[in-house]
Amino acid sequence: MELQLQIKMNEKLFVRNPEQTDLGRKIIQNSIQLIHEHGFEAFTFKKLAEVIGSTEAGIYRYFENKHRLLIYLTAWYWSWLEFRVTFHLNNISDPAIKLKKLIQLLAANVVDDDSTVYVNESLLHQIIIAEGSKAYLTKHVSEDNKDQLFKPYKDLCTIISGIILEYNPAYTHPRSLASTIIEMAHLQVFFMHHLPSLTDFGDCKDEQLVVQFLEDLVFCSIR
Amino acid sequence: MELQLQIKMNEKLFVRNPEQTDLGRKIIQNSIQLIHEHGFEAFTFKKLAEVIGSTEAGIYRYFENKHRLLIYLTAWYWSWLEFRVTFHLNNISDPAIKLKKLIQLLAANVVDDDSTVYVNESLLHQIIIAEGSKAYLTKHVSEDNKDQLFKPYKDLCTIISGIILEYNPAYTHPRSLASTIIEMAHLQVFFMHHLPSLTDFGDCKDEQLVVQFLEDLVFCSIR
DNA sequence: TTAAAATGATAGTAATACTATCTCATATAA
DNA sequence: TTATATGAGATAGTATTACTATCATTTTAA
Repeated sequence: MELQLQIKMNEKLFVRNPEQTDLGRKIIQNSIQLIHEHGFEAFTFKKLAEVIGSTEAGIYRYFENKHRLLIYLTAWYWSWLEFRVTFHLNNISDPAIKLKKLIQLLAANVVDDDSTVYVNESLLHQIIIAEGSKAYLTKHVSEDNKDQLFKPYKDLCTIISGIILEYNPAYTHPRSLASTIIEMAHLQVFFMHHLPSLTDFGDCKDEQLVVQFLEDLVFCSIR
Repeated sequence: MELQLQIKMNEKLFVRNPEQTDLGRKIIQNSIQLIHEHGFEAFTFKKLAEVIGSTEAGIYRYFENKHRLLIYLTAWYWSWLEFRVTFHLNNISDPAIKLKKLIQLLAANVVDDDSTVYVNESLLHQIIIAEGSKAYLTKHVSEDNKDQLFKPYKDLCTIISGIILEYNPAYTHPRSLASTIIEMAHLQVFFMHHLPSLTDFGDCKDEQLVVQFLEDLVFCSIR
């Protein structure tokens, strides 16, 4: 059985839908490569155009600017993760097991899953860790938020807070705890690799230690 | 009694020490204003130069580029916060009270304290919330880290993890919990104001609710 | 008072972040 | 079949950004 995963993206994220054309898919595929390679600040549409053998103007037909492209990539990532989460938690009734699997999905290394041809999920995961928060840390968050650009992130947060409440309906901060799990799953991994003294995992640099930390944090808080 | 607070900054943070000259102090003072006003991305040395009636070249004599200036501001902020923390926790022996005061200092609104003439701590606090993580979310974190540019942050983290261990010497993740407290004290405030559905504080937008959330989180984890 | 340090004024460059227009190939729909 | 829309390449151009260099002048510290 061969399945093709298609994620329906908010129209406001792009000028022209990149999933529907060859050039569009090349933009996604290679922007992930390039952002991962150079970092978001040094990434430009010109470099991207050179790599895919097109022109700057060609890229602008798909994305208003590089920040919009970053928001697109993050939105795609969170949608994809929501799909994975619902898939992996399907038929599980114990909310404790759900939470554990969830933390695993958030913090553990991603293996490129082949269900989407032009997205390298493993690289994208690393981009989200290092650049993801730049998508919303701007002066225009609120307008972007009104355009629903962050809906996939918020949806995932809602799902997680739902499971938290399943586990303990009396817990008073399910949403804040959910966003804390999401953010820390990424940030602790980043710190572990680049600023290890901000963590307790400097020595062996294993994502499973972050998972352990988050499990402790979560289950202590909500029991 | 009138005291002037002077923070000794790492020499690598600047080209020429801005605290020692009139122009240097103007750069600090007005960059805080401008970054707060326009956001870090839209902030330029040209705009800054115009505001203080100097030239771009003049600013470059003090800071290599605007990213270095941001690192300087964050380093200054964390040093200042460390001072405040040690000051406020002085003579307190109960680690629980220490932790509570600490969370308060991290998450609560800052009042400009006049002990430094040219730094508006209240604005700076808001900048750190919205832009602070951009200081280390770069491709060159590791080199910057080798130059000790993030030492003030790491020092604060060390202090907090020390208090955590005072409270419970058996706790296994004091550093990660410390960095989680620091990051979340800021991020939950940012979310509360701009992406409220990622928190449980959307309705009344009161920093004290964030304090409450963090206290729960911390004391559950370490008891 | 004199040398050094700090600043201001001016100029210039390479790169970035766009916008506009024109052409051309292909697809498709009347 | 013809008209039309779509996608994409090619080229050009602009304003701004992010610097660097030079030189004259003012301020300051020994």
